[in-house]
Amino acid sequence: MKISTKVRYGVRLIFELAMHYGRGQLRLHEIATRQEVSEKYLEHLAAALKAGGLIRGVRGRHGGYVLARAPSEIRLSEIHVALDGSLALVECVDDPEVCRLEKLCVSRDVWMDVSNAMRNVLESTTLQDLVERQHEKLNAEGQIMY
Amino acid sequence: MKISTKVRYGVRLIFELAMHYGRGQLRLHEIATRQEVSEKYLEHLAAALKAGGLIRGVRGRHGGYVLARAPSEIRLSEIHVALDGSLALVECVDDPEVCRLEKLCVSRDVWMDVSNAMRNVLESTTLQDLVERQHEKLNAEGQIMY
DNA sequence: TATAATCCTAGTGAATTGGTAGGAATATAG
DNA sequence: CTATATTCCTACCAATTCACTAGGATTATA
Repeated sequence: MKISTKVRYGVRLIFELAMHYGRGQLRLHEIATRQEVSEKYLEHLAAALKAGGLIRGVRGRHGGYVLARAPSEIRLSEIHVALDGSLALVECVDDPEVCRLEKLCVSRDVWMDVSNAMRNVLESTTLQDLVERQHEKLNAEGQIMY
Repeated sequence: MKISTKVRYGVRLIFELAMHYGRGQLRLHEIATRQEVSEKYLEHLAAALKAGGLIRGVRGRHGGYVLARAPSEIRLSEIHVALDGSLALVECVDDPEVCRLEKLCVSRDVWMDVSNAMRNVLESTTLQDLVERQHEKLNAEGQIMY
């Protein structure tokens, strides 16, 4: 079980917007260049993030994307859901009805526990947290990336 | 990101062996019937669990499978690894070398946190725990399943 | 009016998943 | 000794998902 590249690149995409927050829109072209991914591919990820209400698109020349809310108001769980659907590791975690043995099933309990552990981490981390961690790392390294 | 059916059925397979622990081997045929899965498919899962040193096969007529250790000595993390490989949600969690940006990468930190949260749950739960939970549930329901 | 961006829909090759199939090896019952 | 019931081993296959490409419509700006 691995995290899809869709989620990985999608997180990096919105993270770039968070780093750029307060300074207007950012074009996919720039992000694509920096991340060494095709712009066309990023369009899909941006579309998903937009559909999830996490970013807003600015059309036309000199357009781009901006966060729909402040970085501190965007949780990683929301990003994950926008890019990859529910956080539940098995269907029956969300919807007990799918399996008639639900009440007796101990594996379901396990997948619940694991899903919740993941959820806890992702819900308690915001883009703001990531931005701060990034600044700390850059300071520690004495390097400039942005 | 969903858990594969390989892992789901594999856990149920070894869980059946745990429920049967101390009473000799159990044939895949029985398990397949009860779980409504093909015996042929279960053979693959059993092979993986065996390769992971978690169960032992007893060949020949009246053969079957038994746990290689007591249920209390088998952690869910081991089962997951045997069936699905590493618990790391991204490669760079196990092996930082795969990405030259490792030191500066904040997403990696996130995937580390999430992977560790999962690992905690899976390492702190043994088959014995599941067996006990199952008995509790059966008592609560007043039903007999095994 | 040309251009540069997002937006929308379709398609596609490769990899992964979720199995089947066939038979060899092994142990037991009779 | 022979038939049978099991695990064991290898190969294959269909369907789905993944990761991306392609082409063009729409929109705003210079």
